[in-house]
Amino acid sequence: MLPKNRLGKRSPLGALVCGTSTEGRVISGIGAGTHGLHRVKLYPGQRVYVHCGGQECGGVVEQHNHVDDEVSVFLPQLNTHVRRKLEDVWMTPATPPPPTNTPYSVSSSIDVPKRSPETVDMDEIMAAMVLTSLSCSPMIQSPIQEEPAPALSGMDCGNSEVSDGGYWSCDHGNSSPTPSPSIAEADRALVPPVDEGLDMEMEQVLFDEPAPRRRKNSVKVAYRCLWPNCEKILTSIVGIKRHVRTLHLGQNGEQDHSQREEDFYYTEIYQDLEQTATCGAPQASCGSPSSPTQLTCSPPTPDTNQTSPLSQSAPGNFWQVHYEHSYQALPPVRLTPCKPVSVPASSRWTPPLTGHQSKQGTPFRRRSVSVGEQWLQNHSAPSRPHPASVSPPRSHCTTRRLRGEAKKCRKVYGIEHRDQWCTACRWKKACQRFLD
DNA sequence: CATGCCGGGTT
DNA sequence: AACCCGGCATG
Repeated sequence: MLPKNRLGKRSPLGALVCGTSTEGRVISGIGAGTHGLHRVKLYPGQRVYVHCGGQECGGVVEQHNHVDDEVSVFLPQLNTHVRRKLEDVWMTPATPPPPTNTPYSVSSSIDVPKRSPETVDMDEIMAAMVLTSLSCSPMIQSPIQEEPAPALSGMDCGNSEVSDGGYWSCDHGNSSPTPSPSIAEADRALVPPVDEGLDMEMEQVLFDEPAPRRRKNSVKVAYRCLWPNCEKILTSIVGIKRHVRTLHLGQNGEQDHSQREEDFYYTEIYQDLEQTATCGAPQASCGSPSSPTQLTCSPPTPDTNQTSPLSQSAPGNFWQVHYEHSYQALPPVRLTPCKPVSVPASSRWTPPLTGHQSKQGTPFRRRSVSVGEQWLQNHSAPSRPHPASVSPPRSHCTTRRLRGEAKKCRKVYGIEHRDQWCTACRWKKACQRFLD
C-alpha cells in the first residue's frame, strides 16, 4: 500500500510511525500496585477478596472493567454484589490490602481460578458466575481483528489501532491474528461484543487530537449485512463475513480479494445499552455504571425496543450504522440533524450513512465522529445531495463541484498523516470520507 | 496561499 | 484498475 517507488511529493511517509506493534493485547503482567491489585486482569469466576462491612470477604469476580479499573465481585457469604476498585481487591485471603509492597503478582495470562479447599458451593457459585457472566456480560472479541480497520486498507501499517484499552474481561474470545471463524459461536452468539477497547492513546499521540472519544463499554456492537434486501444482523464479524460470503458472494472463489470483499457488504452497528433499558440479560452487571463520554446526540427515546436487538429485521432504534468502506458504499446521504456532541467519539472516521438508516429523528447516530465531521455537522451548509453518486448523472457539465464546507482528510489528518486519508483524498480525488 | 479535486498520465 | 500528480478553481 505504501507508495512504491514514487512517493508523493508531500508524503512524509518516512516520518510515520507504523503501529505494527505486535503486542495486540498486552494483558498487563504488572501485577502489583501500591495496594490491592493494580493493572491485573481478573477473570470472571476468579476468587478475590474485598473489604465488606469492615471485614474481609471472599468473593468471585463477576466482571472486571478495565476502563474504570473496577471489579464487580459477588460475595456469596453476603449474597451480594459489590463493586470495588481494583486496588481494593486482593487475591490472597486474610491479607488486607498490603500497604506498599507487591501484594500479589498475578500472572495475568495463566490465571487459573484456584480450587481452594473452601467450600463446595463456592465452586458451584463460581461456575455459575462464570456461566452467567459469559452469557450476559459484554464480551470481548478480539479487538484488533474484529474491528475492521476503517479507512485503511486493513493491512497497511495504519494498523495503529493497537488495542488493549479498557474492557470488561470476560475473555472468551481469544484473539488470534487471523479471523478463524468459530462459526457456531459466531452465528449464535447472542452476546454482541462490546467495546473492543480501541486504544485511542496511540492515535491521540499520532494525531494530536483532543479526542477523548472512546467507545464505551455500554455500546453493543453487531454487524449488519448491507446486501440489498438482506438485513441480517450478526454479532460477530466472522459471522457476518461468512454470511456475506456464503449467501451473497456465493462461491465466487475464496481467492484473492474476495476475501476482503465481504467487508464491503456489512456494516457495524451499535446499540447503546444505556438507552436500551435492559440489555436482555438479567444480570445487573451488564451495563457500565458510568459513562462519562456519552456519545448520544439524541434524547433518549421512551420506546426502546426490548426485543432482541439481533432480530433479523431492520435494526432497532439504537442501532447505528457504520460503513466500513464508504468509497464503495451506497450513495451516501448525510445524516445531518445531529445535535452537537460534547465529546468526539473517535478519530476514526465513520463513513456516511445511507438513507434507510438515517431515518429522521430516530436515535441513530454515528459512532465515531471525527472532529472534522462534528464540525461539519454543526456548521455545514445545506448539504448537497449525493456528491458521489454511483450512477453516471454526475453532471460534470458544470464546473467542478463547489468546495465543500467539510473538512477533508487533509485538514482532519493533516498531510503528515496522509496515509490516514481516504483513498480518494490520497489520489487527489473528491473526498469520500467527509462528504459534504 | 492552502485546499479540493478534475483530468489525465503512469504503473 | 489502482495509483499518482499537474494544475486550476475556490475560499
